[in-house]
Order: sequence, then C-alpha cells, then structure tokens
Amino acid sequence: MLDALGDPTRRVILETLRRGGPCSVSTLAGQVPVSRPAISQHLKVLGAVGLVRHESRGTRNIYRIHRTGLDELRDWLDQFWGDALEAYADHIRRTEDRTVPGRPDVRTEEERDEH
Amino acid sequence: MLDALGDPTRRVILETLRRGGPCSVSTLAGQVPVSRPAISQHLKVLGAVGLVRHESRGTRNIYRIHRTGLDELRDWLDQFWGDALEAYADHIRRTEDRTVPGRPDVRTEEERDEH
DNA sequence: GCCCTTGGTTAGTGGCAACTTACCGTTCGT
DNA sequence: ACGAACGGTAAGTTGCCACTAACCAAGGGC
Repeated sequence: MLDALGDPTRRVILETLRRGGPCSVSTLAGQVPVSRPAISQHLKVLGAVGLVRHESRGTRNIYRIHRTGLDELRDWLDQFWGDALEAYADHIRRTEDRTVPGRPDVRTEEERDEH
Repeated sequence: MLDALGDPTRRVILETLRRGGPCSVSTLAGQVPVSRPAISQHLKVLGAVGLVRHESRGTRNIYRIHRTGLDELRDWLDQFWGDALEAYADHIRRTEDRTVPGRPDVRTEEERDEH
C-alpha cells in the first residue's frame, strides 16, 4: 500500500487519473514521461493494492481511481494516530510514579517532554 | 513524505516508536533488526518530513513521533479525495451530452461505470 | 584527567526495482 | 481476412538507496 504510493511516477499516474478522470493506458502513457510498458507495470501494482480499477472496453483498458486503497490508508492513519496517543499516555503514566516523594515538582528526566 | 513512508524499515521504526513511546537511538537499534547508523539515517529522513522529532538529553537523543507529517498526509489524502470526486463529476458532466437524443436511457459507453 | 557511551557522518557495496526493448495475443476497422 | 491499434508480459540493463564498517565528536562518570 504505502509501498505503492512510495514511487513518484506512480503518484504522477494517480494524479493524472485524478485530474483527468478515467483514462486508457496509451493516453496515460502520453501524459506521463515514461514508456507504455512501464505504465502497465505501475498500474498492475496500483491495482494490486486497490488504488485503481480497470475495465476492458474493446482493445482498450480504461483505468480509474478506486477508493478501496485510499480508505485503507485512511484507516491505517486513524488507527496509527489513536494508538500513538494511547501509547504516549501510557508512557506518561509509566513514568509518573518516578516522581520524587515529598517533592512533587521534581521529576525524573524521562517525564519531561517538549524541550 | 510518502517517499519516507515507502520504506518498510522506516515504517517499523515508526511502529516501534508508536508502541513504545519516545526512545533513544540505541534502544531503537536494539529493537529493529538493522545497524545503528542505518537507524540514524532513517531518523534523519523521518525528521526531514516532520514525522519524528528529537530532543537531546546528554549524549542521548530521544526520538518521538511528531504529528506534523501525519497531518500533512491526512490533508493530502482529504484533498486528493475531494478533488477526485469533483474531477469524476466533471467527467460525468462532460460525457452527459453524448446521451442519444430522444432515448435518455441509452448512453454512450463512456458514461457507464461500475461493470 | 581518562575512558566509555552515545550518536551523527562518510565511504563503499549489494540488491532491488524502475525502465526500455522486443515479442505476442486480442480486438477493431476495412 | 488482413493490417493496425491497444496493451500485457519477458528479458535485460541501470541507477538509486538501504545497509555496513570505520571514523569522529561530544558528554557523563569515575
């Protein structure tokens, strides 16, 4: 998924499909500075992770953006965020009992965050 | 940004920071199957795109996840989505006048989507 | 003072993946 | 039926990047 989005030309392909709407492989190859076979290979990768769908129309294959992959990315992002915040809260909680007894404002190094 | 997330070991590093909270470089190197210099280089990349922040503590550098990069990713995702839908609507609108006159339910091939 | 720890940087190497060229099957037009 | 357009696949090359080893600088503890 993120591997698929990691390649710049694949992002250009997605961007082209986004701006121009559904498009055939040759047309796509005309707008992206790369050979047609390369486009095919990239589309294969993009299709494998659900970022793109294609539809045969005669000899032409029309490709379009598909939301499955993007939804997946969004879910990953949301979960990553939530879990990160939770883990951070845990981290604070873990280090909280290291407060020096009797001197509540003196703390171990690890609790201090930001600067 | 997406280039930074494109590398698997970088994602492992992020995941480790997410699960364990803020962490020093050596500790990180102990949990990720890669040498310490590699970790440093990856952290440099992650820091450059705002996915990570570090804080010097003596000789140790404590790294933690930073939201800037993730926010940027979310924004990109939202904008990409919105624009894609809009572009798709445009595409429909463009092909709409190709409807066969007098037979509103007969349409040119290009308007049909999903199967 | 010294030494050990920590970590960023450099130089060099290996492997992978992006790209092109060539080929082949399919489908449309005539 | 024949040729052309379209597009997927295979084979081969190249360039980039992830990784390691070696070196160096800065702090902390004794």
